[in-house]
Amino acid sequence: MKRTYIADLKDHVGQEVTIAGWLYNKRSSGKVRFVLVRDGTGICQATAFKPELDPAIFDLCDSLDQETSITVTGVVKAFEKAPGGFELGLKNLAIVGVSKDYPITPKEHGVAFLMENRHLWLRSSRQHAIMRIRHQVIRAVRDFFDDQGFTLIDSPILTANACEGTSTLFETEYFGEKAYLSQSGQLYNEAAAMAFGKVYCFGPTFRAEKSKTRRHLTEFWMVEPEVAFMDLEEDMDLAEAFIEFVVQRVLSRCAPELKVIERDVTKLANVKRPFPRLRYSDAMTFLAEKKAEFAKSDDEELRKLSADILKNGPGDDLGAADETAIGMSHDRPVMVHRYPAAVKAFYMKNDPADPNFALCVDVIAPEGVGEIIGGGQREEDLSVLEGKIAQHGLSGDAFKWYNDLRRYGSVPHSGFGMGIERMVGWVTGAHHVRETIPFPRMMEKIWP
RNA sequence: UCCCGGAUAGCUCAGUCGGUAGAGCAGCUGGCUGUUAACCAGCGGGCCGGGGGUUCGAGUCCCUCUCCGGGAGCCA
Repeated sequence: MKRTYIADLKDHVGQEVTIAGWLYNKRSSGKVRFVLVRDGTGICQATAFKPELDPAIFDLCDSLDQETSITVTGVVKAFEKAPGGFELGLKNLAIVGVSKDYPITPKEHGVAFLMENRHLWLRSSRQHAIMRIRHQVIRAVRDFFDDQGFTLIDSPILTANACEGTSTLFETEYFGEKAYLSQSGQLYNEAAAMAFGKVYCFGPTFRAEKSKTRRHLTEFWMVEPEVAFMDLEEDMDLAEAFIEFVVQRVLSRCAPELKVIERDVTKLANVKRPFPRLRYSDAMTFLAEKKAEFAKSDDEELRKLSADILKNGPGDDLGAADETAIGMSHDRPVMVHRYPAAVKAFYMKNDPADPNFALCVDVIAPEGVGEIIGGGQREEDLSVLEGKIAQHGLSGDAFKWYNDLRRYGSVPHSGFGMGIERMVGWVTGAHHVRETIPFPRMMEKIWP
């Protein structure tokens, strides 16, 4: 069947075309029928006038239920008031597959109901727009690294040992031995960087922690660049250039989608280098000031936030309230660097200027999204690394191959990991990351 | 694992002081020649999450279980 996509209607004004899609909605007024069809590329209104049409076809228009798959033939007209700016003067219509009692009506629904119908929810215009933005984010990620000479070296998903030794992993059986679903490709990335210089990996990542917040998924997609001979400062340069590129690319390529989801794009337009860089110790001072400031606020929400700021105490990792306070106080992402070494992973290199702190960075997005990037400079000295592995109570045997990277021509190197869903969540303003992945996997939720 | 909130029609919700169950949308029937989540009139639709208790009487109060949502910790 020769068919025309709704996105291409602008090239067919005055011509008769056939659109193949699904009934999005229909409206009527006396002897007029408006049949709204979506085909994945857009929504188009086909208009039927009773006196000008075969009565059987006109009646067929009335019989259509939401999401019935149909083909519609007619002449394309430019019509400003129609969704998309074009309409079809309906000449013929055929049902491909009926749809009875489609659960998602064009009205409000609750999250639990929509999640149970995720396989159908994806047809809704808001979800459709978010997935198209996700696609462009992923394209931008690949283009950014590809254009800068990075080589894509994907890391394994099945691994024999826990990478960082701390997180809860999904365990599976591998020919009689225990195996785990990867929680990061980083260790393998380091090996790849010693072979290719500049590398990145991009794939699914798994975390079995019983986390239940709008920022968490048990299965999410992470992109991780790793570069040999790169230090922390250059790592931060890379991270901010990367974020700027991705955000600006979405702004330039996804204007229609951003409009559908009613995203305030002025906030994204601000996302230009340089981003503020804040030492952990300075972040502590900043947070103490914010805590005092918010405590005196008239806004009850801010007073509540104030109570939770610096809850973790000095020397600890930042809490959720701390990230929120930092994020909301800036109009672009903030890079917090040099956290206390004690709270960071074993592979982080200590700051030679003060070994109590690690050469690491977290990028905190504005608008309450929280951390979108975590990274840093890796420890390249074999004996120091072995000491850290022992200190963290990890098995030396498990890291034999990893230590080889320090044994054979070790070099300073750095990298970071960015969660695609959090990035998409920030760019789209989605309330929960579950809307930014087609089929979210969450605590006790693996269906559909 | 912990803290908070919730469960009433297919969906989203209301339900006063404890007194026999309501609306909008969806569905069905009809009306309207330009609709924009169209509108107007009419009709059908209920194990009030499960169990127990208090009471003459429980959707409503108490206990408990189940499920769902939000958050904390942890993280991207």
